[in-house]
Amino acid sequence: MENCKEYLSRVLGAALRGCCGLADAEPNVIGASRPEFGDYQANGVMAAAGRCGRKPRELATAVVAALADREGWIASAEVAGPGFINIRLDDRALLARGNEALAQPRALIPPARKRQKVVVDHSSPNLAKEMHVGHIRGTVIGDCLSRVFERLGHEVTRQNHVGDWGTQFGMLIAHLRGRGGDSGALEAELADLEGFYRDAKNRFDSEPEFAARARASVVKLQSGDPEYLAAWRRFIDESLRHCQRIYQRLDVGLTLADLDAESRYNDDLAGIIRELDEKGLLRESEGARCVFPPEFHGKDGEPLPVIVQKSDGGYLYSTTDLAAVKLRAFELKADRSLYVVDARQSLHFQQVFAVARMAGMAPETLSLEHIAYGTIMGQDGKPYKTRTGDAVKLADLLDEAVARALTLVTGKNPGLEEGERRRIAETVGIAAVKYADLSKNRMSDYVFDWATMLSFEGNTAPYLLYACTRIKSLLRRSGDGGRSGGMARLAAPEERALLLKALQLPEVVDVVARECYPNLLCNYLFELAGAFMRFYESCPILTAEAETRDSRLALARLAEEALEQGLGLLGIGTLERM
RNA sequence: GCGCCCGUAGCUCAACCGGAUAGAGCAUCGGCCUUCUAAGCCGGUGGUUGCAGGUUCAAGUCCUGCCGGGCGUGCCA
Repeated sequence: MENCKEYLSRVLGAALRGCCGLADAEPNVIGASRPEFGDYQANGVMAAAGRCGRKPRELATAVVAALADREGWIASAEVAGPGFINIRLDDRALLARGNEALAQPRALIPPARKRQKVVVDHSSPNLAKEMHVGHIRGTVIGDCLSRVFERLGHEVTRQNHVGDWGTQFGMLIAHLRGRGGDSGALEAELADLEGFYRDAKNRFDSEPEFAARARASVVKLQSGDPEYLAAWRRFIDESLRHCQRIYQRLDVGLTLADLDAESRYNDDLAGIIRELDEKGLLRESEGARCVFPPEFHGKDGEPLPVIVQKSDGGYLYSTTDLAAVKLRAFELKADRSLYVVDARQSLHFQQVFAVARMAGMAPETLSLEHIAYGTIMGQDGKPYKTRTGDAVKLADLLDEAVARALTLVTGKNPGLEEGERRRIAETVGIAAVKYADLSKNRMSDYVFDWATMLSFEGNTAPYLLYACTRIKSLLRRSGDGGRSGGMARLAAPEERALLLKALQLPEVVDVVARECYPNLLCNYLFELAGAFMRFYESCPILTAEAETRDSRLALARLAEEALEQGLGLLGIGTLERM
């Protein structure tokens, strides 16, 4: 089923091309910039008029006259200003589409025309440390995008490219091995990954003898020494348990099956070097083996190398990523490979992508996309730290969010039994934290602030959840759940605005899938919830006479569908009451 | 030095391949609970979109140059 924007683009596009004779003219249909202009507007006529040498308003008039609105969606199309075409949709067409969506809720977001294989690399924590607030971005953005692609019918492979093979593991193993027998105490110690890492790092920096053992441990580990592998495995397992607890609490879809750890590629790295060499791309420079993609330059215009093997023979992040590109290209046969990774690694990915193309490790048909996001900053404009200099642990942030939500729900709704209040607080607190991140443009650097992160008013998850609970309460009280009939009339402007907004969900989802900006979905859902709130405040429902009541209940149900499906794509579940 | 990102209301952020009078939230001021959940709704205050040019019917958006900030820039990831 076409959405409104697609239909208008098609119909207006055909008329425009017919009138101006330009085969590639686009009507450029967008939502109306002001409600008094109508529902949608076409901005493309003026550009087309410029190209074919006609007067914009005259061409716009011709386009309106040539419209072939076969499905009868358009109530009016008017030329305005310098050559805009303002469109108002027909109320009966809107009602018909709304009722269709009610009868078949999945149809609210139709599948994409072309099914693709999409790899979403996200979260990717370093297993040497505990997850901190910085990890929420990639984790939650990647999860949202994965859900969007899945919902559109694409075949999604989530990958969690955890860092489990770097040099710091030698340090940790050396520290771990020094602890010896008492496994109970050790487990307790490992539960505080951050503290364990800090202790190991301190020893590494202050005890030369320890540092030497740490380096030796890396060599032992990477050469496959069983004892060192076992120690490593123990550490990794504990760290992964910690990650999974966070993922479950965040309701993020990543599981152990999605692991695509660095260590997995250990045996492929020599082959990557060989392949680059065979293709004549490898050059030795200052003792390291490098590839020089022509488009990168360093100081003084010197060619900038992508080092793939260190002078001591060790491999690098780039090498591993090349192996990962190959897997995604040739084994997973991906159409799109997304890397939801901090923007600071943007040069790294440009380089990896360039080398992969040069070496034929990524076919032209594979779209490699770095879905970059900004850094989390403190109030002082520098990367966020607590007083002790550590990053805030993600687990602590979530605890705080849930605690604050519990205080609030207890104050608002003391009558609820404690178990339910706790469940509500868990959902509301976690949702607030996720939404605070998802609702910001991912490219912006992000100022971490407890107050912003844990706000429950305004453009926040609780606002959206509250709209849902109001709808659910209505449906509970209505007895028949509003399922008796469909929408029959649009008496108040708030009804029409809500219906139109609800029907626009698929338009937003398409953009999110294309551009990978979850905040666009958040913006939309906030507007949708606002449209419902205004409808709710101005239109009596349960007390209205029968026909109006049923029609409004059906509209409320449609709003709930759109809200719930949209929130679902953000990875936020709804509540019966709060 | 070079490269990437950014600069919008007191604060945090929007603004859909350039579109009509730049929008929200927080804060602040005022109104709305004997009717469907006030985590809400309605209204007010608040802007030379960092500065200066340019491109065109139209610029927060594109181009150039400054100013300010963040990040990156050969053997970490």
